[in-house]
Amino acid sequence: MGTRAQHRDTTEAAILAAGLRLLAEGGSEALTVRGLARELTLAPSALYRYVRSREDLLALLLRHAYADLADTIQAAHDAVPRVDLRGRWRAFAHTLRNWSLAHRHEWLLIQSAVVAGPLPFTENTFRLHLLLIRLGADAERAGIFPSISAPRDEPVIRGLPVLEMMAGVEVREQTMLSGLAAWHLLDGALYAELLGLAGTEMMDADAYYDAMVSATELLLLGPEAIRPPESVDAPR
Amino acid sequence: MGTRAQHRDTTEAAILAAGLRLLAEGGSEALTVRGLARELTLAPSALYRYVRSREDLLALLLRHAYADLADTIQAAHDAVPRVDLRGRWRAFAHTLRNWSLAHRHEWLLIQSAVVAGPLPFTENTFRLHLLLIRLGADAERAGIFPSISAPRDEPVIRGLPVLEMMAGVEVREQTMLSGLAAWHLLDGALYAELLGLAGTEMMDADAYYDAMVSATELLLLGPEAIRPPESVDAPR
DNA sequence: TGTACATCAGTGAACGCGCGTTCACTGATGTAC
DNA sequence: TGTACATCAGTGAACGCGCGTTCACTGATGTAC
Repeated sequence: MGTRAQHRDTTEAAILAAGLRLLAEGGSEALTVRGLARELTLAPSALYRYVRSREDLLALLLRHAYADLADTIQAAHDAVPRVDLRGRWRAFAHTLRNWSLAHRHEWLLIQSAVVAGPLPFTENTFRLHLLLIRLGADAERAGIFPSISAPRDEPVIRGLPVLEMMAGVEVREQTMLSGLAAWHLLDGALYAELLGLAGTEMMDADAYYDAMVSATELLLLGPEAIRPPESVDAPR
Repeated sequence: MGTRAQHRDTTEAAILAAGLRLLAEGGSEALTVRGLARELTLAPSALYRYVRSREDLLALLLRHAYADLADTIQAAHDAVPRVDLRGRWRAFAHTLRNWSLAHRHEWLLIQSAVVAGPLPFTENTFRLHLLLIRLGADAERAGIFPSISAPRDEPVIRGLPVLEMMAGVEVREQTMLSGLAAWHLLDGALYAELLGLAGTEMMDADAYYDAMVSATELLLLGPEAIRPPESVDAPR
C-alpha cells in the first residue's frame, strides 16, 4: 500500500473518530462539516474529498453505530450457553442498555431516523432481528410459546419469511411478535431514560430497567418462568 | 374586554394555530420565529411582544400538545364503564396511537425533549400517570396482580407516594411498574412506526399495533385474561 | 366631552452568526515510458 | 534512473442562506382628570 492510500485510510479513520467525538459531545446537531473540519484542523472544503455531503457524513456514522451496537450485543449474547434462554435474553437486554448509555447520541442517531429519506439498509440493519428470531426458534424448541394473541388470516409481519430465510430458522408469527414487543418495551424505557422524559427523575434508573427486563421476561417466557424475588439480580 | 385585550387574544390564538401548522408540516425544525412571522404576515420582531424567545415558543406548543393528548386520552378512557378494565386500557392504548398518528410532530415534540433544559412541568405532565395509577388500583381491587418480579428493599419509583397522593389511591409498586412497562411498550412501537425505523416497512401497521396492545394486556392482566383469537378485533 | 399622557402592537432596518457547498489554485505523490 | 504527465489531498476565498434577536420608531388604543 502506497503512502497515498495509507494516508487516506488514516484520514478516514480520523474523520470517523472525530465525528463520533462531536456526536458524543453535542448530538447530531453538533455534527457539522465545518465543526468536523475544525476538529481535524482542516479546511472545510477538504472534507469533500472524503464525503459527498453532510447527509453522507451522518449516514456514515449511522452505519458505524448500527454495526457497533449489533457487534456488542451479538458478542454478549453469544457468550451465553445456548440452552440458557433467559440468560441470552438478559444479555441482549442489558447490553442494549449499557451500550446505549455509553453511546447516547449514537443510539439516538439510530433510533431517530435523523438521516432523512430512504435509509441505507446495510446487512447490519437486521442483525438484531435475526438474533431475536433465532432465540425465538430455540424457545419454541424448548416448548415455550408466547400467549400473545394469535394473528388473523393475513400475516402481520409480511417480511417474516425473508427474515426466516436469512436466519435459517422458522418461527411462529406470535413468537416474533412477542420478541418485537419485548424489544419495544426496552426501547421505550431507554427513550425515556436517555431523553429525560417526564417521570424519569423519580426513578432509580438501574432498578427500574431491571423491572422492565423482568416485564419482558414475563412476555417472552410466561409467568411460570419468573424467578422468585430474592434472586432477581440481573447481570451487569 | 377592550379592543386591545381582544386583539391580543386572537393574535395569541393565531400564533398557536400557525405554530401547530408549521409543526405539522415540517416538524420542530420548521418552527422558527421568522417562519412563524411569515405565516402570520408579521414582522419577525412583532412576535417578541408575545413570546420571549424561540425556546419559549416551543415550550408553548409542547404544553399545548401535552394537554391535548391528555385530554383526548382521558375522554376516551372515561367513556368506558369503570368495571371494564380491559376496555379502559384499550381506550388508552388506541387513543394514544390515533392521536399520535394525527399529530405526529406534536407527539415527537412531547417524546423528544426537544425543548432543552428543565422542562416546565405543568399539571398535565402527569395526568396520564394518574390515569394509569387509578386503573391499576381498580385492577388490584378486582384481584388482578401483575406477575412482574417484586422490587427489592428500596423503592424503584421514589415518587410513587406523591403520585398516589395526587391520584387519591394506593397501589403496589409492581402494579405501577407493570403499567409503565405496558406504556413503554406502546411508546416503543410508536417511535418505530412514526420514525419509520428499520423493520416497520414490512409490517401491517394496524394489525401490528393490535398485537402490541395484546402483548400489553398479557403484561397487565395475565395470560388467563387474553381473549380467544377470533374476537381479538380491537376498537378503533 | 375634551385634553394630555401612558401603554402597547407592530414596523423595518440592522447586527452577527454559522452553516453547506463551490471553485480555481498549489504542491506533493504516483505512474508510464 | 530520469523525465513528463496524471492523480489527488488540501487551501483559502467566496457564494448565498436563514436564523434569532435588538432597537429606535410610528401610530393607534386606553386612561386620568
